Amino acid sequence: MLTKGGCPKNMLSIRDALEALEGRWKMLILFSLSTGPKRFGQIAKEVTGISDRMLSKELKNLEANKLVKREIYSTFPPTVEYTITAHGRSLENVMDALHYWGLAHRKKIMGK
Amino acid sequence: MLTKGGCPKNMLSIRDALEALEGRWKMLILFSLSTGPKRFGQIAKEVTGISDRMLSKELKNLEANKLVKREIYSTFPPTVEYTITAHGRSLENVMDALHYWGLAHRKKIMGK
DNA sequence: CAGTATCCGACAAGATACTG
DNA sequence: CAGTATCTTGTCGGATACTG
Repeated sequence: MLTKGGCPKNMLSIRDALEALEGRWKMLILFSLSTGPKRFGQIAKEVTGISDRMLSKELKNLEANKLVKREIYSTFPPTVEYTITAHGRSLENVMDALHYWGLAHRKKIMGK
Repeated sequence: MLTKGGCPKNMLSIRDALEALEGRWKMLILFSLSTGPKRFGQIAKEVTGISDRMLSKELKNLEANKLVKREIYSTFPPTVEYTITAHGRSLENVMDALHYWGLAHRKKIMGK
């Protein structure tokens, strides 16, 4: 439940969250990784429409924010694997809420 | 809980949600309105940093998406009041999740 | 495969000034 | 008070081409 009254305080944390999740890709990438570790190409395939460039940029940002972990394996050819961290996983509440709300919203707006 | 497997389907609803909530202001405006109906100036004061222009634009967008309702009262001077709709209110789950996650994130990143 | 480099357009958003 | 108009800047993100 939202606390009443001291708005500014609560807003700060929402601002923090929004800042870390800004743009149209981060949540989708995280969502893709929520079903298991994946490689660059695999993520690119699941997150429809994203370019290599954006995926690269976003993954770096997510790594800097400790939402994703990047690991290189010295196989041949070397493979790189991205895993969602525990901290990233803690976003599943948000993604879940967003998912259900998105469903309702589509009905509401696009006409039932 | 997130369903496993059919990612594309679930992603669609997340995309819908993200689209409706894009930008750094909408959620904050909605959050401000979640504590009660407010007038333009009041929202502007609570959502620190927003310009009149952006607030005006965002309110229109939120109204188009049926998240906010705008009412004019023929007092003198005429007052305009913005109220969050039931549909907007259903976002409180999201805002709430975001709020708690933002708190945790700040600790994680800014150093405990 | 897993990216990086460069270029560029579109739009988000700030600053400022003005209106009923 | 509750905005609109105009101008400018900044950033997001797409397209293309290239590398180990």
